[in-house]
Amino acid sequence: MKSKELTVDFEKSIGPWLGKTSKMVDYHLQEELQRHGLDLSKEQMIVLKKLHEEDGLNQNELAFLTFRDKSSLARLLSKMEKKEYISRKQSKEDKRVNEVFLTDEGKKIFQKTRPVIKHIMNTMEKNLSNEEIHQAIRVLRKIQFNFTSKTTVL
Amino acid sequence: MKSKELTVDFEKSIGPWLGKTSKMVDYHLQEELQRHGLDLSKEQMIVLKKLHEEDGLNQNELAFLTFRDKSSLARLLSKMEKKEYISRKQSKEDKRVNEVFLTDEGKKIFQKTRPVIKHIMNTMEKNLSNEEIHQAIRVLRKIQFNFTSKTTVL
DNA sequence: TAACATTAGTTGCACATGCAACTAATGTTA
DNA sequence: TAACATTAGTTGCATGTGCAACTAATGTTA
Repeated sequence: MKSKELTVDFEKSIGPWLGKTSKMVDYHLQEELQRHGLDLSKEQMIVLKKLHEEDGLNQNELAFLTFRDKSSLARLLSKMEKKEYISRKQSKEDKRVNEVFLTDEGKKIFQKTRPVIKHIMNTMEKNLSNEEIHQAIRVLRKIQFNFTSKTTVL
Repeated sequence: MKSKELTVDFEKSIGPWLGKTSKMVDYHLQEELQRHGLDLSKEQMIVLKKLHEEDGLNQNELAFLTFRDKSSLARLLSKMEKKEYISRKQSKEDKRVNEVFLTDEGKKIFQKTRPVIKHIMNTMEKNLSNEEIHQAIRVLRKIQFNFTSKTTVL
């Protein structure tokens, strides 16, 4: 009673592979963060990384850069603020805007994520050539482009 | 004050591309399901698909197949049961076990997801050759293997 | 058989998420 | 300037998630 057609199509397509692989990577990253005693989710880590690249971004910009709804980002920040990894400062020019800064503690924690990231990257790319990785990234970029060129997301 | 080294490494690695692409695909799939008036999350759709392939699986098996914690699966099923997409039947052989079946409504809904899946697949794979897709899947398989060979997950 | 271990499934908790409705501040325009 | 529109951020609500602790049923073993 199965539909052979769809099943085959589906397994040949990249979608399910993408979803499951991403889930596995997330899972192991989270595990590794815990194993290193870092009180940090993968999502919070990404925010730290963006702030490390450019401190003082506002919430809107951070939400866009991390591909998150502004409400989701706001709640991430609230938790990170409570842990004193970041601080929010109201902008003088526009009182609606919060500028977000890494605290010293936040910088310290981010440094501690480096070996974790290295480790996950190494595990992922074991037995993969640079060429394979490069080609796969090229495909992922194209997929992203296929969606972004359709609509503006978030 | 940025670390050029890690930034470069990080962007050259496949991890962030994987996460973001997967997120975008999820987002558009969810959007498309809604656009077709289907009262269904992506996660619920995956459960329907597994049951369509093999009806009567128990919750443990479904959790494994969908790469989910058993508690998460149980809650997904509860919502799907309330919507009458699936039904749980206690096994006669082992009263601890629930066998899960698609209802007629569930089958009908699953059929309606087909054009949605087709559409997402087509969008994703626009301007991608079969060879590119095949190679990318090969890389994703290897990454999955790299993690599964490390530990048993979930 | 009684005691212990294991297993399937549920529940409490904390987290992350998007949408819609909301507030406060800013911008625009009649 | 007053009225309206837009914008940044917050909050309520529903969803999905893993872990740990729990219950009920089954398996194992002294």
